[in-house]
Amino acid sequence: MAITYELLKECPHTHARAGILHTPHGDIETPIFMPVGTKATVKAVLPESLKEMNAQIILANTYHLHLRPGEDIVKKAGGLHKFMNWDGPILTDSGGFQVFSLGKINTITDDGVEFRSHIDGSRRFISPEKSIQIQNDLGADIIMAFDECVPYGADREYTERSLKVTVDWAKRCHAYHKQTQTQALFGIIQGGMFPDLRSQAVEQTCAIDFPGYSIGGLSVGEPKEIMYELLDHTAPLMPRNKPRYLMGVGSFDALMQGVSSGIDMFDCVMQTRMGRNGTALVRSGRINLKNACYKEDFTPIESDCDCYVCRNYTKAYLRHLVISQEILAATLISIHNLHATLRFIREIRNAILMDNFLDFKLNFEKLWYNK
RNA sequence: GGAGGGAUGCCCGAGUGGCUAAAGGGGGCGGACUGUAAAUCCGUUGACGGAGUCUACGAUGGUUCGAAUCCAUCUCCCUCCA
Repeated sequence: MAITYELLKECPHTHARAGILHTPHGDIETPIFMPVGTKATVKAVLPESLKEMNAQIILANTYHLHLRPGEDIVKKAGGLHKFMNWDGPILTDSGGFQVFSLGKINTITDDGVEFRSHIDGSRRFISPEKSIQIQNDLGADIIMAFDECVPYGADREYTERSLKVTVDWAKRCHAYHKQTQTQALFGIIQGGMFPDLRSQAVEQTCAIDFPGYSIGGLSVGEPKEIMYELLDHTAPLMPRNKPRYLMGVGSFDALMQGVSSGIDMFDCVMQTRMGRNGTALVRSGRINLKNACYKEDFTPIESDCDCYVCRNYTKAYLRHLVISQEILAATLISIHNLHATLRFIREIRNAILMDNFLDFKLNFEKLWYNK
């Protein structure tokens, strides 16, 4: 098996747990946050910086790399790790999210999805088998089943039908992929906003023997309370001896809630997108560095943060870079945001290991919600 | 000395009788961002608490029911010819 999960500790009061994910490119301490590098680059951030902030695994995207440069090029380069100069673990998303995010230019059939390339408008067909083939060529450590991420607001009938398709696709992905020493295929649990469909999804998806499972289709526009309820309903139903991955979620409060529900892995674009848009994440929320109040603020984003940015730059300088539209602003704020998130999840992990998770959580919530 | 062109809100700039508190940029201020079609998108930007009133298009005076827009004079700026 390419991936094995080692459970180290479970919180006696919540579903939180700490463990280690062994991969061909190294061990990952879970719970973990995974920076997103859609097009084989974590936008604006050097791999060296990712190493310094102790990023343990990063993401890339099947759909985007298939369109450009093409998986054949990546394969020729010697695989994704070599191509992008990242020797740690990599996870590729299957393109399932693009079925959702590019929904206006897609047509879904039972067999797969016809995409209109957002780059040149050409027709591209991705089936479960095609997605796996692309991901095999890309060569990430963890690859994902091809699914449909159901849009928020989808009714029961649509969600039910979509779930059937996603489960069917999961079986096809599983059949097509040879679980090798170097690549593990994860299944994805859908089911929209319906708890009983989520239960069904867990049952049907986990009946297929994947080395890990993820929850997809959350944080697609629903109120947070609904997401948290579904999360707390779904995650504990998933196999205890395998990693659980919540896709696309990464705000501090959501990480806390996710871990509490028993999630081990998270990814999110928010850290780098906000970094590019001038917003810095801090423990109690976020600050918009464009705001005039930082004009003469010669202190770091967070005084107790040990990231490269907080050690060397002030808010006044970062504000100046953002306002001047200097490219370094994107780099520096992204670095801080990723670092802050990784630090946060590391502290969560330590708290679990020290039998202190519940207190840690309560303290965090006091800070986060009482503003 | 002569001939012509121009002065618009924080800046640039459109507008040449009523639909103009005045297009469009920029700048300022604020907001959003969650498996990335995003270095993106949205709002706001004369004053007074509103549908309302007032103050505004270099200055002053005039024509008109009505003027940023027409006329006169003045002030300043630019171009060309001497």
